[in-house]
Parts: sequence; C-alpha cells; structure tokens
Amino acid sequence: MADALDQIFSALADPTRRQILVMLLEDDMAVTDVAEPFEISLAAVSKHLGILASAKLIQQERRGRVKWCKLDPQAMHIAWTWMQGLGQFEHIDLDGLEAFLEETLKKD
Amino acid sequence: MADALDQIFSALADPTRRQILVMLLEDDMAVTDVAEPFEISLAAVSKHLGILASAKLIQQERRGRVKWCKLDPQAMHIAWTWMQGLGQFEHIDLDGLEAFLEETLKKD
DNA sequence: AGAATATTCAACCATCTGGTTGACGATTAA
DNA sequence: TTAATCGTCAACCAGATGGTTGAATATTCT
Repeated sequence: MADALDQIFSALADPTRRQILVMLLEDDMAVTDVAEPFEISLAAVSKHLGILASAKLIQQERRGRVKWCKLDPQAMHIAWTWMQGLGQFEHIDLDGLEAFLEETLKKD
Repeated sequence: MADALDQIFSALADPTRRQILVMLLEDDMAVTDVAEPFEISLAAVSKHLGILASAKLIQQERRGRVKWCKLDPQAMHIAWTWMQGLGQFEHIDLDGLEAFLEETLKKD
C-alpha cells in the first residue's frame, strides 16, 4: 500500500477531485449530487470519491440507499503540515492567494 | 498545459521527489549529488528534477557543466494556501477563498 | 587534443490512471 | 409486487507515468 502522503497528494492532483472537495466545503452531499455538475459518468465520480476516501480526505457513510460524503480535514492537515516544514511558512499569505487568483483568472 | 495545482500536487505525489525536496532543504545540490542516495538511474533522477522544476517547486541554474538545484518555496506556498482554505486549519478569510474558488470553477 | 565528468535525449517497456459502458445488488416508492 | 433510484462492479481502452539503456552534448581537466 502506498504511503499516506502519496495517496493524499495524488488524490489532490486531479482537478475533478479538488473541485469535489470544494463542493463538500459547503455541505455534505450524496454521490449522485456530487456527480451532478460534472459531465463524466456517475461511475467515474464514484471512483473519484473512492480515491478521496481511501486517502482519508473524505468520509463516506451509507444511510439507506444514499451514501453521504463529507470532508475529513485530518489527512489534509497531515499533508499541510509536511508542506509547512518544507516551505517554512509562518502566516497565512492572503496576498499570495490573491496573486495566484489574478494569475489564474487571466489565463484562457 | 496542466493547471498549476495539478502540476504541484502531482509532483508532490511521488516519494522520490518529496525526498529530493527534503534534501534540498539542507543545501543547493548538483544533479549528480541529488541522485547519489537513490538506486535509480541518473536519467530517472534528472526527469524527477525536471518535473519539480516545471511545477516550480525548484529552480535549476546551470553553471559550467554543473546544474544547480535549489528549492523555490513559491509553488509550495500556493498549494499550501489552497489546502489551508479547505482544511480550515487556522482562521482565514474563508469568504474570499470561496469566492475565488467559485470564480475558478466557472472558468472550467 | 584527448579523456573524463555532468547531464540530457530518445526509444522503449510495464504499470497506473481516468474514462467509458452495461450489468448488477440494494433500497425505497407506487 | 413491480418499478424506480442509488451506487458499485467488471471489463475494457487510450494516454500518462516512472523506470530502463545507450548514445549524444557540453564542459572541464591533463
């Protein structure tokens, strides 16, 4: 089995999965509802959720025929802490975020 | 070309590359010296360094026949900031982050 | 000049990844 | 009971990834 950081970072490397995490920031969601905004198949989204779950970035709980997905911040925290050691960041850098924001929005 | 976060996270998803970053935390290094502790070929390490460089996690500068590699904390900081928003590890302007993320998602 | 060193390039290979489709089991609603 | 809904499974496919080896390039040393 892969290392925890391997799983976390490779889970985060996919834009669909990152978008799913952002959606779950708002609210817990059922698999079908997570899939709704995407153009890929439900099965593909289900796989993405499986990857996020096995990286422990989300938790899934079945209630009836509905499987609820919610964020689990622990795994993210592990990776975040590792990165902090490498970057030696001290504060939240909103200026950096804003710079990135503008850069991203500019591109076609 | 892939999104910046795609490149950063997939670069970080490989344990060899993470180990290289840790080594560079100590000191800038030449490609050959980076390769020394690994059992894979020099060409493979050179590829890993290329991936780290194109993700902008490191900078490479050629001096003579030696190519020096050093950490570049900016890219890591970008990813770190993104994760901070999702993990809500510390207080942050969450409204601003969400606005940014929603804008970004619209561009897809 | 010729030899050694530092690094990359090109071709190739096995495996992983993200996607598809169709069938399937489980649960709820009519 | 029958039909609809929720989600996963299995098989498959194209393309990416991480590794190899041998040749090539560029620079420095003797």
